[in-house]
Amino acid sequence: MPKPVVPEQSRRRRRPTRSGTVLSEQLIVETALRMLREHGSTGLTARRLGLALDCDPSTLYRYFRGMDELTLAIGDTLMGQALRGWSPSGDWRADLRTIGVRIHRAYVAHPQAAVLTTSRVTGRANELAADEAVLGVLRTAGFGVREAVTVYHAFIDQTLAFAALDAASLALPNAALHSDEEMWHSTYRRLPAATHPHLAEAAPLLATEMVTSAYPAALELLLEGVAARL
Amino acid sequence: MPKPVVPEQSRRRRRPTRSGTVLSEQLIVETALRMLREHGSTGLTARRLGLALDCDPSTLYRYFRGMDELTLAIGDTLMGQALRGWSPSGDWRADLRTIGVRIHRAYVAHPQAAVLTTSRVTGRANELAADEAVLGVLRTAGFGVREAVTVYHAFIDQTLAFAALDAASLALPNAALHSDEEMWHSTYRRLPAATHPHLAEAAPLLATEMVTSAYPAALELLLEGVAARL
DNA sequence: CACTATGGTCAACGGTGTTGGCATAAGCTG
DNA sequence: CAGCTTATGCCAACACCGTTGACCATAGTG
Repeated sequence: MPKPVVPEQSRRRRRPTRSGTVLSEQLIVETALRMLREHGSTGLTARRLGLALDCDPSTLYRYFRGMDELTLAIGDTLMGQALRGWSPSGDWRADLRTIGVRIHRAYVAHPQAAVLTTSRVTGRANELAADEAVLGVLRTAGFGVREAVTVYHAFIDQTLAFAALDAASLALPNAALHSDEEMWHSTYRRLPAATHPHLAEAAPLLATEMVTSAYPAALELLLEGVAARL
Repeated sequence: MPKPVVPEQSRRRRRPTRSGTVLSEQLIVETALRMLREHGSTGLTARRLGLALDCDPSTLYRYFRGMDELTLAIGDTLMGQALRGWSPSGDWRADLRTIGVRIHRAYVAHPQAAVLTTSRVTGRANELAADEAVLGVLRTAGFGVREAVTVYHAFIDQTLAFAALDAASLALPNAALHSDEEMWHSTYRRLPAATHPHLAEAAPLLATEMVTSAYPAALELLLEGVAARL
């Protein structure tokens, strides 16, 4: 039987580890984020995290049921950073744009962490706040409940999906990343116009376009689609 | 030093394993796809694959440099299935919709495999063909090169990003999947209306909406946005 | 038939998440 | 301040994982 995990609020005894540091959910998540940044998305392991915190790996199971629950907590921390200090302006289009860009930016700022968490529903406080914010903007804009839910789903999933995609390419090991960029400049540029006329024609533009995120453009198109429905 | 891998074409000796089966790259990829479907995205391991093929795990290194190269081969197989037999109809909107749905469907049909491969840019024949097709549709529809490139980028990344996101949630291990669904039915439904009025109001709709893919709706919104620019 | 080198096998290494049992000290009670 | 309880950190172990190097049986070549 797994050990019971005490919720962070009702944690009263803060016994320090052998080396003197006092653990907490927040400290563990922050350390995990740092490790992800330094060692890549596969670099977060219970043993390494224990090493970084100077505690036994099994101690982590007093705070999280397993590595999976830890990644959920990491994801919620990112979401919390995304919307910290935001408040609605009343202009639905500007508000949705801001929310989307903020979430996308927060995740892409921690690509290795984003790769692990973007596709998960955490159900934790910060995620709930974000969902509530988006739904509020849409309802205030005049959408009915049913349509607001549809647009909300498309909007939030598109944001998270692009965040995951962009994060994945940012999180690639340096060697693979370099070879990817090389490909846009070599493979695509020397394409025979006979077999791929449109690619050949667009090659110069593609070389500069494809190394940036398509999220802003995709977001703008989606907002235009939403506006067309109002 | 790793063992050299003999290309599939120049393979001459087909020595059978102890149990009598003769290995090949194709047989290994097919078996891997079946294992992924049956055991989940974490269920593909060298040892288990060896067990299924009735050969020693280390034998796989005669065919692939490692598990990573094997996953790339799997991804290539998926991309080949996506656009097989497709040809443009002349209606740009219908064509983009079809291309998007086909790619999305091909990946989501093998979610456990897709989750391992979606973030990789291969630059191989099938990927080039898809890019050429999308650009061709947009140019024929009347977009200039520059705008076609922008829309193409948003469209193709939206498709891949949603494919990755949807595949990831479909491919979650049973335990995690169950906890994600639990989240929608328990946490979200008992939310205090005081702190999250819009979520509480939409909870019943969300419970049914969030378990399906938002890609069709997001694709429609994007297409409406594109149409508004024509 | 003899030779060669392909490719299957075996054993081992260092890594992983996770668990049950144990010991110690933090904070409550008096 | 003393004593108790139990939360919580630590330890050892388990069953996996990918990968490698050495070994050797044998299919195909000449």
